Amino acid sequence: MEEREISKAVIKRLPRYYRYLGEILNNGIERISSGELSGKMQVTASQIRQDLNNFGGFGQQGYGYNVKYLYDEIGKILGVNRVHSMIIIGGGNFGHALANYDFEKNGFSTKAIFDIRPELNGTSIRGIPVMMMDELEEFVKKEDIEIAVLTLPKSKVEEVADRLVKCGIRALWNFAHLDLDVPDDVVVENVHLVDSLMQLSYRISEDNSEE
Amino acid sequence: MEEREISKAVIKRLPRYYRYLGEILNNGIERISSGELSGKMQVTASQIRQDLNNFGGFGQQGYGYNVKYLYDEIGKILGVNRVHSMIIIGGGNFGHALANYDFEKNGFSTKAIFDIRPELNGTSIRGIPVMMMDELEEFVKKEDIEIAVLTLPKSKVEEVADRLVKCGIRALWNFAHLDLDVPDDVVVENVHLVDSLMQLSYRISEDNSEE
DNA sequence: TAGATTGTTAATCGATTAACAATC
DNA sequence: TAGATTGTTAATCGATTAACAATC
Repeated sequence: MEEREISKAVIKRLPRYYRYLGEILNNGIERISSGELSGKMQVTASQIRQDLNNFGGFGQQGYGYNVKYLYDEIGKILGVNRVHSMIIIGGGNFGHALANYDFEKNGFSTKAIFDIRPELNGTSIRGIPVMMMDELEEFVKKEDIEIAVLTLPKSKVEEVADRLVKCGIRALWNFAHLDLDVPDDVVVENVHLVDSLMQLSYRISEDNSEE
Repeated sequence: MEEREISKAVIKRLPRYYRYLGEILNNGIERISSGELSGKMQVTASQIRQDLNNFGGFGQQGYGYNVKYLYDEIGKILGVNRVHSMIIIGGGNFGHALANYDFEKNGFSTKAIFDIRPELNGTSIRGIPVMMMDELEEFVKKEDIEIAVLTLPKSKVEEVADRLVKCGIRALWNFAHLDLDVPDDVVVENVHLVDSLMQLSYRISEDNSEE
C-alpha cells in the first residue's frame, strides 16, 4: 500500500472524535462543521480537518460533515464495525470487573476467562465461561481469538504472553505494570494504572496546573 | 516561580523512568549512564538527559547517575515521596477491584469507598470502610482527601464531580467515559478504557503495525 | 450566484536527536 | 592526566495552526 503512515497522535484522537460524534448523532443532529465540532471538543478546527484528511475527504465544501456518515467512517477506521473476539487472562478482581464491563457494544466480545484456581473451573461470569490455563492454546486457536486481556500478577505475565504469541494472538491488552517484549506483528496496548496515578500526583504536587 | 513549564510528553515518561530505576535499584546496581539506561528502555540517551535536565542536574560527568539518588529525586518530582489520601466513588466491580489494588506502596492511601447501596453500609473491603453518599462532603473535608477515584456510571459522574469540586477536592481520577468539565485548579486524569481498546483495534485492523 | 466550509499548502511551533565543550 | 559522560546548545524532525484557493 502507498498509504502514508498515520501518526500516533492522530490515532489517539480518533476514539474521542468517535465518542463525540456518537453523542451528536444521538442528539439527532445531522450535519456539523469542523468549526462547530471544534467548539464542543478542545481541538482546533484546523486539526480536525487535518486529522480526517489523513483518511480521506469525508466532508463537503460549504456544507460540513454528515454526522452519521463521519461516525460510521471513523468506526470503520478504528475497526469497531466488526466484532473482535477476546479472552481475559487472570480471574482476579480486575479480570472480574472487565468481564462484567459491556465491551460488546463497541465490538469486543469476551469469549472466556482463564484462571489457575481449580475451584473456578466450570463457573461463569455474565455467561462467560471460566476456563483453566491448560486449555488456553487450544481455545485461542479453535475460537480464533484476536485479543488477550492480561490482568495477571507481574511475575506471570511474560510467560503467558509468550504462550499467547506462540498460538497466534494478534494483540495484548496489558494491565500488568511492565513492558512486554513481543514480536513486531503482535500489538501491545498498555493500561498502566500506576503511571496514570503518578502523572496525577505530579500535577497536584506543585502548582504546575496554573504554572 | 521562574520555572519553565514542563511539557506533557516529559511528564508522561517520568513514571516509566521511575519504574525502570526501581528495578535497577532492586538489582543492586549503583550507578548508570544515560547510554546504558537508553539500552534498557526504548528511549535515546539524548532524550533521557534532556528530560532529566528539565528538573536539574542529577548526574556527574564521567560517572553517570547514581541510581538510588536519581530514583529518589524522580519520586520527589512525581510527588510519590509523600502519602496522598484517596477515596473511591462507586462500589461496583471496578471500584471493588481498585480498592483491592495495593496503591499504598506508591504513596496512595485509600480512606473510604462511597456507594449508594444501603446494604453495603458499614461493610468494608480490605479494611477500607464502605460509606454512603450523603456522608461524602463531611468526610472529604474532615479527612482532607486529595484524590477521588470516579468509577460511577456516566449519568451520575458529573453531579458527583461537582459535589467534590465544591468541597475542595484537588484531583479526579476519572474512569467514566466522558470528559469532565471542572475548574482549572482541579486536576483530571482520565482512564478511558474504551479509547485504549479502540486504539488497539485500529492497530490490528489493517496492517498498520508493519506499514 | 453568493456564502460557507472544506481540503490542502505554507508557516509556526514544539519536541526529539545530534553534537560537543565542560568537567568529573 | 586521559577517558568517560554529563549538561547544553544547535540541527532536525514532526505536529499543530494559519491561510486560502477550490468547490459545493
